[in-house]
Amino acid sequence: MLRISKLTDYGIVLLVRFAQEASGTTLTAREMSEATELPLPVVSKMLKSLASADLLASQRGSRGGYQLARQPEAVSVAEIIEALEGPIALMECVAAEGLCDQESHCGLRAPWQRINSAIQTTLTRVSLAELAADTPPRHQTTLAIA
Amino acid sequence: MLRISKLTDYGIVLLVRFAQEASGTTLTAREMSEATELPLPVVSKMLKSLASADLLASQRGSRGGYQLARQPEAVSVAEIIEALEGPIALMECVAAEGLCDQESHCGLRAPWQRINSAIQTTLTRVSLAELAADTPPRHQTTLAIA
DNA sequence: ATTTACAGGACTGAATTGGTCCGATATGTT
DNA sequence: AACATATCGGACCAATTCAGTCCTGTAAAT
Repeated sequence: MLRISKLTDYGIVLLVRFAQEASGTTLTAREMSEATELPLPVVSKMLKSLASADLLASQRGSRGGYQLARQPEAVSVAEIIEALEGPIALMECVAAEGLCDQESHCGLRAPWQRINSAIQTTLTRVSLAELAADTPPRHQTTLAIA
Repeated sequence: MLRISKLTDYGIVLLVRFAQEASGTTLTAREMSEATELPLPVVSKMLKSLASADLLASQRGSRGGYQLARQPEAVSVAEIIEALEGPIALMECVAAEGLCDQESHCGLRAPWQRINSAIQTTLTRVSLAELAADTPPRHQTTLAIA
Protein backbone atom coordinates (compact mmCIF):
# COMPACT_ATOMS: atom_id res chain seq x y z
CA MET A 1 0.00 0.00 0.00
CA LEU A 2 3.04 2.25 0.23
CA ARG A 3 1.84 4.01 3.30
CA ILE A 4 3.28 5.92 6.18
CA SER A 5 2.31 4.66 9.61
CA LYS A 6 -0.70 5.97 11.47
CA LEU A 7 1.52 7.30 14.22
CA THR A 8 3.49 9.35 11.73
CA ASP A 9 0.25 10.63 10.35
CA TYR A 10 -0.80 11.69 13.83
CA GLY A 11 2.52 13.41 14.27
CA ILE A 12 1.93 15.46 11.16
CA VAL A 13 -1.58 16.34 12.24
CA LEU A 14 -0.17 17.61 15.50
CA LEU A 15 2.49 19.68 13.80
CA VAL A 16 -0.05 21.18 11.45
CA ARG A 17 -2.07 22.17 14.46
CA PHE A 18 0.88 24.00 15.89
CA ALA A 19 1.52 25.65 12.56
CA GLN A 20 -1.97 27.05 12.64
CA GLU A 21 -1.41 28.81 15.92
CA ALA A 22 0.35 32.12 16.29
CA SER A 23 4.09 31.67 16.08
CA GLY A 24 5.54 30.64 19.42
CA THR A 25 2.30 29.44 20.98
CA THR A 26 2.82 26.81 23.65
CA LEU A 27 0.31 23.98 23.95
CA THR A 28 0.16 21.02 26.28
CA ALA A 29 -0.38 17.41 25.35
CA ARG A 30 -3.82 17.59 26.89
CA GLU A 31 -4.78 20.59 24.83
CA MET A 32 -3.53 18.93 21.68
CA SER A 33 -5.46 15.82 22.50
CA GLU A 34 -8.64 17.81 22.83
CA ALA A 35 -8.00 19.79 19.69
CA THR A 36 -7.33 16.76 17.54
CA GLU A 37 -9.65 14.31 19.25
CA LEU A 38 -6.84 11.83 19.50
CA PRO A 39 -6.31 9.85 22.71
CA LEU A 40 -4.02 11.58 25.16
CA PRO A 41 -1.47 8.76 25.49
CA VAL A 42 -0.97 8.73 21.74
CA VAL A 43 -0.66 12.47 21.50
CA SER A 44 1.72 12.46 24.40
CA LYS A 45 3.87 9.81 22.82
CA MET A 46 4.06 11.56 19.50
CA LEU A 47 4.80 14.96 20.98
CA LYS A 48 7.71 13.39 22.80
CA SER A 49 9.00 11.89 19.59
CA LEU A 50 8.66 15.17 17.77
CA ALA A 51 10.45 16.96 20.55
CA SER A 52 13.33 14.53 20.60
CA ALA A 53 13.61 14.99 16.85
CA ASP A 54 13.86 18.72 17.47
CA LEU A 55 10.78 19.53 15.50
CA LEU A 56 9.11 20.72 18.67
CA ALA A 57 10.66 22.50 21.62
CA SER A 58 9.41 21.41 24.99
CA GLN A 59 9.11 23.06 28.31
CA ARG A 60 8.58 21.04 31.45
CA GLY A 61 6.67 21.66 34.58
CA SER A 62 3.58 23.63 35.22
CA ARG A 63 3.02 26.21 32.49
CA GLY A 64 4.96 23.80 30.32
CA GLY A 65 4.07 22.38 26.95
CA TYR A 66 5.34 22.27 23.40
CA GLN A 67 5.89 24.73 20.63
CA LEU A 68 7.25 24.58 17.11
CA ALA A 69 11.02 24.60 17.12
CA ARG A 70 11.12 26.32 13.76
CA GLN A 71 8.93 28.33 11.45
CA PRO A 72 6.51 26.10 9.59
CA GLU A 73 7.97 27.27 6.28
CA ALA A 74 11.28 25.74 7.26
CA VAL A 75 10.00 22.25 7.96
CA SER A 76 9.41 19.81 5.13
CA VAL A 77 7.16 16.82 5.10
CA ALA A 78 10.14 14.67 4.19
CA GLU A 79 11.89 15.80 7.31
CA ILE A 80 8.95 14.93 9.51
CA ILE A 81 8.60 11.48 8.03
CA GLU A 82 12.29 10.84 8.38
CA ALA A 83 12.25 11.99 11.96
CA LEU A 84 9.44 9.65 12.86
CA GLU A 85 10.16 6.58 10.82
CA GLY A 86 13.69 6.75 9.58
CA PRO A 87 15.06 7.30 6.11
CA ILE A 88 12.65 7.41 3.20
CA ALA A 89 13.50 4.21 1.40
CA LEU A 90 11.17 2.26 -0.82
CA MET A 91 13.21 -0.81 0.03
CA GLU A 92 16.13 -1.74 2.19
CA CYS A 93 18.78 -1.58 -0.49
CA VAL A 94 18.03 2.08 -1.06
CA ALA A 95 18.64 3.11 2.53
CA ALA A 96 22.23 1.93 2.55
CA GLU A 97 24.58 -0.32 0.68
CA GLY A 98 25.05 -3.87 1.86
CA LEU A 99 21.67 -4.29 3.52
CA CYS A 100 20.28 -6.59 0.88
CA ASP A 101 22.00 -9.91 0.37
CA GLN A 102 20.78 -10.03 -3.20
CA GLU A 103 22.71 -6.88 -3.98
CA SER A 104 25.44 -8.64 -5.94
CA HIS A 105 23.16 -10.25 -8.47
CA CYS A 106 20.08 -8.07 -8.48
CA GLY A 107 21.15 -4.86 -10.14
CA LEU A 108 18.00 -2.91 -9.42
CA ARG A 109 19.58 -0.73 -6.83
CA ALA A 110 20.52 2.12 -9.15
CA PRO A 111 17.13 2.55 -10.78
CA TRP A 112 15.39 2.29 -7.43
CA GLN A 113 17.56 4.98 -6.05
CA ARG A 114 16.57 7.34 -8.80
CA ILE A 115 12.91 6.64 -8.22
CA ASN A 116 13.34 6.98 -4.51
CA SER A 117 15.06 10.29 -4.71
CA ALA A 118 12.32 11.63 -6.94
CA ILE A 119 9.82 10.80 -4.25
CA GLN A 120 12.06 12.23 -1.60
CA THR A 121 12.29 15.46 -3.56
CA THR A 122 8.53 15.63 -3.83
CA LEU A 123 8.18 15.32 -0.09
CA THR A 124 10.97 17.79 0.56
CA ARG A 125 9.27 20.43 -1.51
CA VAL A 126 6.14 20.46 0.64
CA SER A 127 6.46 22.47 3.81
CA LEU A 128 4.49 22.25 7.00
CA ALA A 129 3.28 25.76 6.26
CA GLU A 130 1.75 24.64 2.99
CA LEU A 131 0.01 21.75 4.66
CA ALA A 132 -1.39 24.04 7.29
CA ALA A 133 -2.48 26.66 4.80
CA ASP A 134 -4.33 24.10 2.77
CA THR A 135 -6.18 22.87 5.77
CA PRO A 136 -9.55 24.54 6.34
CA PRO A 137 -10.00 26.64 9.47
CA ARG A 138 -10.70 24.66 12.52
CA HIS A 139 -14.12 25.82 13.71
CA GLN A 140 -16.71 23.14 13.78
CA THR A 141 -18.89 23.25 10.69
CA THR A 142 -21.06 20.24 11.22
CA LEU A 143 -21.64 18.02 14.18
CA ALA A 144 -21.98 14.29 14.05
CA ILE A 145 -25.65 13.42 14.22
CA ALA A 146 -26.92 11.02 16.90
CA MET B 1 10.27 4.00 6.38
CA LEU B 2 7.79 4.42 3.54
CA ARG B 3 8.60 1.13 1.98
CA ILE B 4 7.02 -1.38 -0.33
CA SER B 5 6.88 -4.93 0.95
CA LYS B 6 9.61 -7.45 0.26
CA LEU B 7 7.20 -9.62 -1.65
CA THR B 8 6.35 -6.76 -3.97
CA ASP B 9 10.03 -6.19 -4.43
CA TYR B 10 10.48 -9.83 -5.39
CA GLY B 11 7.63 -9.50 -7.81
CA ILE B 12 9.34 -6.63 -9.55
CA VAL B 13 12.62 -8.49 -9.67
CA LEU B 14 10.85 -11.35 -11.37
CA LEU B 15 9.17 -9.10 -13.91
CA VAL B 16 12.45 -7.42 -14.70
CA ARG B 17 13.91 -10.81 -15.36
CA PHE B 18 11.20 -11.56 -17.84
CA ALA B 19 11.72 -8.19 -19.46
CA GLN B 20 15.34 -9.06 -20.04
CA GLU B 21 14.46 -12.15 -22.03
CA ALA B 22 13.46 -12.13 -25.66
CA SER B 23 9.86 -11.07 -26.04
CA GLY B 24 7.49 -13.97 -25.51
CA THR B 25 9.92 -16.22 -23.68
CA THR B 26 8.24 -18.67 -21.34
CA LEU B 27 9.89 -19.51 -18.04
CA THR B 28 8.85 -21.81 -15.23
CA ALA B 29 8.74 -21.00 -11.54
CA ARG B 30 11.69 -23.30 -11.03
CA GLU B 31 13.76 -21.52 -13.64
CA MET B 32 12.93 -18.16 -12.16
CA SER B 33 13.84 -19.38 -8.73
CA GLU B 34 17.24 -20.45 -9.96
CA ALA B 35 17.80 -17.27 -11.91
CA THR B 36 16.96 -14.99 -9.02
CA GLU B 37 18.23 -17.17 -6.19
CA LEU B 38 14.94 -16.73 -4.40
CA PRO B 39 13.26 -19.72 -2.74
CA LEU B 40 10.91 -21.59 -5.03
CA PRO B 41 7.78 -21.30 -2.85
CA VAL B 42 8.16 -17.55 -2.77
CA VAL B 43 8.77 -17.28 -6.48
CA SER B 44 5.86 -19.54 -7.12
CA LYS B 45 3.58 -17.47 -4.97
CA MET B 46 4.55 -14.22 -6.56
CA LEU B 47 4.27 -15.52 -10.10
CA LYS B 48 0.76 -16.62 -9.31
CA SER B 49 -0.08 -13.18 -7.99
CA LEU B 50 1.40 -11.51 -11.03
CA ALA B 51 -0.53 -13.84 -13.30
CA SER B 52 -3.82 -13.20 -11.58
CA ALA B 53 -3.13 -9.48 -11.92
CA ASP B 54 -2.66 -10.06 -15.64
CA LEU B 55 0.88 -8.86 -15.65
CA LEU B 56 2.01 -12.33 -16.60
CA ALA B 57 0.28 -14.86 -18.78
CA SER B 58 0.45 -18.43 -17.58
CA GLN B 59 0.35 -21.75 -19.29
CA ARG B 60 -0.35 -24.91 -17.36
CA GLY B 61 0.90 -28.40 -17.72
CA SER B 62 4.16 -29.74 -18.93
CA ARG B 63 5.91 -27.22 -21.17
CA GLY B 64 3.99 -24.64 -19.17
CA GLY B 65 5.30 -21.56 -17.47
CA TYR B 66 4.87 -17.82 -17.48
CA GLN B 67 5.54 -15.01 -19.87
CA LEU B 68 5.00 -11.28 -19.87
CA ALA B 69 1.44 -10.43 -20.71
CA ARG B 70 2.50 -7.13 -22.28
CA GLN B 71 5.54 -5.44 -23.67
CA PRO B 72 7.77 -4.13 -20.87
CA GLU B 73 7.38 -0.59 -22.18
CA ALA B 74 3.68 -0.77 -21.49
CA VAL B 75 3.95 -1.73 -17.83
CA SER B 76 4.58 0.92 -15.20
CA VAL B 77 6.05 0.46 -11.77
CA ALA B 78 2.94 2.05 -10.31
CA GLU B 79 0.83 -0.60 -11.92
CA ILE B 80 2.94 -3.39 -10.52
CA ILE B 81 2.83 -2.00 -7.02
CA GLU B 82 -0.90 -1.49 -7.24
CA ALA B 83 -1.40 -5.01 -8.50
CA LEU B 84 0.54 -6.50 -5.63
CA GLU B 85 -0.37 -4.33 -2.71
CA GLY B 86 -3.42 -2.33 -3.61
CA PRO B 87 -3.81 1.35 -4.30
CA ILE B 88 -0.85 3.65 -3.76
CA ALA B 89 -1.99 5.63 -0.76
CA LEU B 90 0.26 7.30 1.73
CA MET B 91 -2.54 6.96 4.25
CA GLU B 92 -6.01 5.51 4.41
CA CYS B 93 -7.89 8.71 3.78
CA VAL B 94 -6.22 9.06 0.40
CA ALA B 95 -7.37 5.70 -0.89
CA ALA B 96 -11.03 6.49 -0.55
CA GLU B 97 -13.38 8.85 1.20
CA GLY B 98 -14.89 7.85 4.51
CA LEU B 99 -12.15 5.48 5.60
CA CYS B 100 -10.76 7.77 8.26
CA ASP B 101 -13.04 8.69 11.12
CA GLN B 102 -11.12 11.91 11.65
CA GLU B 103 -12.06 13.05 8.20
CA SER B 104 -14.61 15.59 9.38
CA HIS B 105 -12.25 17.57 11.56
CA CYS B 106 -8.82 16.84 10.11
CA GLY B 107 -8.73 18.67 6.83
CA LEU B 108 -5.47 17.25 5.61
CA ARG B 109 -7.03 15.06 3.03
CA ALA B 110 -6.77 17.51 0.15
CA PRO B 111 -3.08 18.33 0.55
CA TRP B 112 -2.24 14.68 1.04
CA GLN B 113 -4.00 13.79 -2.11
CA ARG B 114 -1.93 16.23 -4.07
CA ILE B 115 1.26 14.85 -2.61
CA ASN B 116 0.11 11.32 -3.17
CA SER B 117 -0.72 11.88 -6.77
CA ALA B 118 2.67 13.42 -7.38
CA ILE B 119 4.25 10.23 -6.12
CA GLN B 120 1.87 8.16 -8.13
CA THR B 121 2.82 10.08 -11.24
CA THR B 122 6.48 9.49 -10.56
CA LEU B 123 5.90 5.78 -10.34
CA THR B 124 3.68 5.75 -13.38
CA ARG B 125 6.35 7.34 -15.50
CA VAL B 126 8.83 4.55 -14.91
CA SER B 127 8.28 1.50 -17.09
CA LEU B 128 9.37 -2.04 -16.56
CA ALA B 129 11.49 -1.65 -19.68
CA GLU B 130 13.43 1.19 -18.10
CA LEU B 131 14.05 -0.79 -14.96
CA ALA B 132 15.29 -3.69 -17.01
CA ALA B 133 17.50 -1.56 -19.21
CA ASP B 134 19.12 0.03 -16.21
CA THR B 135 19.94 -3.29 -14.74
CA PRO B 136 23.39 -4.62 -15.60
CA PRO B 137 23.61 -7.89 -17.58
CA ARG B 138 23.25 -10.91 -15.52
CA HIS B 139 26.55 -12.78 -15.80
CA GLN B 140 28.32 -13.35 -12.54
CA THR B 141 31.11 -10.84 -12.01
CA THR B 142 32.29 -11.76 -8.56
CA LEU B 143 31.64 -14.70 -6.33
CA ALA B 144 31.11 -14.53 -2.62
CA ILE B 145 34.31 -15.52 -0.87
CA ALA B 146 34.30 -18.31 1.70
C1' DA C 1 -0.91 -43.17 -17.12
C1' DT C 2 2.51 -40.39 -15.79
C1' DT C 3 4.89 -36.29 -15.41
C1' DT C 4 5.23 -31.45 -15.38
C1' DA C 5 3.44 -27.12 -13.99
C1' DC C 6 0.17 -23.71 -12.57
C1' DA C 7 -4.22 -22.43 -9.29
C1' DG C 8 -5.91 -21.41 -5.09
C1' DG C 9 -5.94 -21.79 -0.82
C1' DA C 10 -4.81 -22.44 4.28
C1' DC C 11 -1.52 -21.98 7.60
C1' DT C 12 2.33 -20.37 10.76
C1' DG C 13 6.04 -17.80 12.97
C1' DA C 14 8.09 -13.49 13.24
C1' DA C 15 8.13 -8.75 13.06
C1' DT C 16 5.94 -4.39 13.19
C1' DT C 17 2.40 -1.28 14.66
C1' DG C 18 -0.77 1.00 17.46
C1' DG C 19 -1.73 2.09 21.80
C1' DT C 20 -1.36 2.18 27.09
C1' DC C 21 0.85 2.92 31.40
C1' DC C 22 4.23 4.02 34.91
C1' DG C 23 7.93 6.05 37.64
C1' DA C 24 11.13 9.92 37.41
C1' DT C 25 12.17 14.70 36.76
C1' DA C 26 11.47 19.61 36.05
C1' DT C 27 8.93 23.93 37.04
C1' DG C 28 5.71 27.12 38.65
C1' DT C 29 2.32 28.30 42.67
C1' DT C 30 0.82 28.68 47.30
C1' DA D 1 8.30 23.11 51.77
C1' DA D 2 4.57 21.05 49.64
C1' DC D 3 1.81 20.54 45.78
C1' DA D 4 0.09 20.56 41.17
C1' DT D 5 1.22 20.40 36.43
C1' DA D 6 3.91 18.70 32.55
C1' DT D 7 7.32 16.53 30.07
C1' DC D 8 10.87 12.34 29.78
C1' DG D 9 12.01 7.88 28.93
C1' DG D 10 10.97 3.77 29.12
C1' DA D 11 8.53 -0.86 29.32
C1' DC D 12 4.76 -3.29 27.97
C1' DC D 13 0.93 -5.62 25.38
C1' DA D 14 -2.54 -6.77 21.86
C1' DA D 15 -3.44 -6.90 17.25
C1' DT D 16 -2.34 -6.71 12.81
C1' DT D 17 0.58 -7.47 8.92
C1' DC D 18 4.30 -9.78 6.57
C1' DA D 19 7.15 -13.35 4.86
C1' DG D 20 7.35 -17.70 3.87
C1' DT D 21 5.73 -22.72 3.52
C1' DC D 22 2.77 -26.35 2.20
C1' DC D 23 -0.99 -28.97 0.35
C1' DT D 24 -4.66 -30.39 -2.69
C1' DG D 25 -6.59 -29.76 -7.16
C1' DT D 26 -6.46 -29.11 -12.20
C1' DA D 27 -4.56 -28.57 -16.95
C1' DA D 28 -1.57 -30.08 -20.61
C1' DA D 29 1.91 -32.90 -22.96
C1' DT D 30 4.12 -37.36 -23.86
